[in-house]
Formats: sequence, C-alpha cells, structure tokens
Amino acid sequence: MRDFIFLTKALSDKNRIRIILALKERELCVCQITKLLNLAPSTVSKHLSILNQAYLIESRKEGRWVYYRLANDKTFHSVNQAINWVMNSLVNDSKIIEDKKHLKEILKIDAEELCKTVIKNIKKRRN
Amino acid sequence: MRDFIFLTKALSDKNRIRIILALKERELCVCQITKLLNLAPSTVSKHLSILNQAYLIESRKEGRWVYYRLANDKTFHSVNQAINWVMNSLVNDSKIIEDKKHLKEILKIDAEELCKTVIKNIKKRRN
DNA sequence: TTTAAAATTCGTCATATGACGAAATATAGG
DNA sequence: CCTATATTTCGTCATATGACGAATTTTAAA
Repeated sequence: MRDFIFLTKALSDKNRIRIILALKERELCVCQITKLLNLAPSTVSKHLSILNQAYLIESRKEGRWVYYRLANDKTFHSVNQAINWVMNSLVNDSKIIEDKKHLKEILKIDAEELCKTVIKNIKKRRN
Repeated sequence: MRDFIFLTKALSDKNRIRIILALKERELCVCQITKLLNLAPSTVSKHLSILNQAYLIESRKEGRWVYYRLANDKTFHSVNQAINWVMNSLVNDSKIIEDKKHLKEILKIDAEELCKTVIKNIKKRRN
C-alpha cells in the first residue's frame, strides 16, 4: 500500500506527468528536462527524485550529467501498468503535444550548449 | 490533463483507495463506509466527493441514505483503466484484506441499526 | 590544484490537503 | 408540522506539497 501511494502521489502532479511523457521516446539529461518545464533546476531535481522513489524512472550518471529514463519492463508490474495508463490517457493532451514539439527543438540544440545556458536563462526569465 | 490530475490526486490517498477496493463487490451506503474507515462522517463525505468528481464512483440516493458504487464501464476508458490498475496492484495488500474481512462483518449488521450507531460510536471512540 | 559547471540538498515560503466538529440540508416518520 | 437521522457543507487547524534561491557536492577541464 505504501509503495502504491508513493506511486499515485508521484503521478498526481502535472509537471511530473510531463516528465514521464517527455521520457517516452528517449532518455534526457536534467538540463533538457529543466529547459522543457521551465522551472528552477532544484524544483526539477526534486520532481525527478520523487519519480525515482516511486520506481517510475531510473538514472545514469555520465560525468557531470545525469540522464533519466523510464523504468524498464523488468520493474514491478504496477509501475509498468501505471506508465502505460498515463501514456494512453494523455497522448492526445494539448500540453503534452506542445511539449513534444518543444522537446524536438530542444534536442536540436547541442546538449553542452543547452546546459550552460539553461540556468542563466531561467534566472533571466524571472526578472 | 486537468481531469487526469483530478484522477491521480483522487487516487493518491490511502483512505480513498480503501473506499475503491471496498466498493469492488457491491455498492455501500455512506455509514457503512464510515464504519469501515473509522473516520468522521464529514471526512468520509469529502473523500467520496473527491472520488465522485474524478468520475471514479457514482451515487444513488434512497431516502436518507446515499449509496456509492464504482463507476460503470460506460465511463471514460482512463477511469476504468485506473480502477483495474488499483485492483490489480492491491488485491494482496494486507490492509485491503483486513478491510475485506471487516466489511463482511459490517454487512452482517442491519444497515438501519449500523447507521444509527456509527456516528455516536465514532464520537465515543475519540474520548 | 584551482575553477567552472551540472545536479542535488537544504531552508523557507505560500498554498493544498486531510482531519475534525459544528452547522446546514434533506428526508422519513410520528 | 415537528423531530430524528443520514449526509453534506463550512470553518479551522496541523501537516504536506511545490515553488524558489542559496549552499553543497561532484566532476570535467583549465
């Protein structure tokens, strides 16, 4: 029960749902996700940590970058069912479609360049 | 997206999950659910309202009693998928099994009698 | 070994949530 | 019409959540 509630709580935030859908096709590094959501890096990191604790996503570290991906099929059935459910329910959602387009643009940018500017830009945006 | 978040938020509370599982076999009146959860009637009512808003449950009024049941198959696919997912994930949960036994006992009591005593007992319990 | 950058952790704040009891509402029955 | 009862609504409180910026950690590279 405890784990299941962790799972549903993880799914009960719009930005975390957006992250899950963004990871549908491929893994992403934190700064790419941060760029997509346009939130403070610390906020994104917290969201990723919550998704990770719920076993919905996994991470891999490569130098200074951390890449996140959806949990694979070997994890708990409940989790996979949840992911499929989220996908099914939201493939046609307008915000998700918008994110998908936005993500396509983000992926065109060299990751190194993106990471360097993303924090500064987010700070700028707030002034 | 908004509706989907309503749905996941509805599912992100232990007591609401217990209600859904309790309604698996048959409809129940509010006082039966209140007895099962051992919470204040106003709290239970609020939980039922949240589940109802998420389209997870439906109600029918019969005199002073209100009966709640799981949403039927004609409702949104997302909702049915969610209900199935919850069921699958928690059929073997110890709290849910306990509830099932407890519910069996509750259903033996005449509903009229139960309703009359449930509020008083809950108040007494708290002293 | 110092510096810069990516990510996380920590502390704080405003708002959301879940609990309650009291009050209101609706309805059966005297 | 009045009273009792089942449920809901409302107001309040303690705690959880999501946002941020600042500080910390980790690692690449100068």
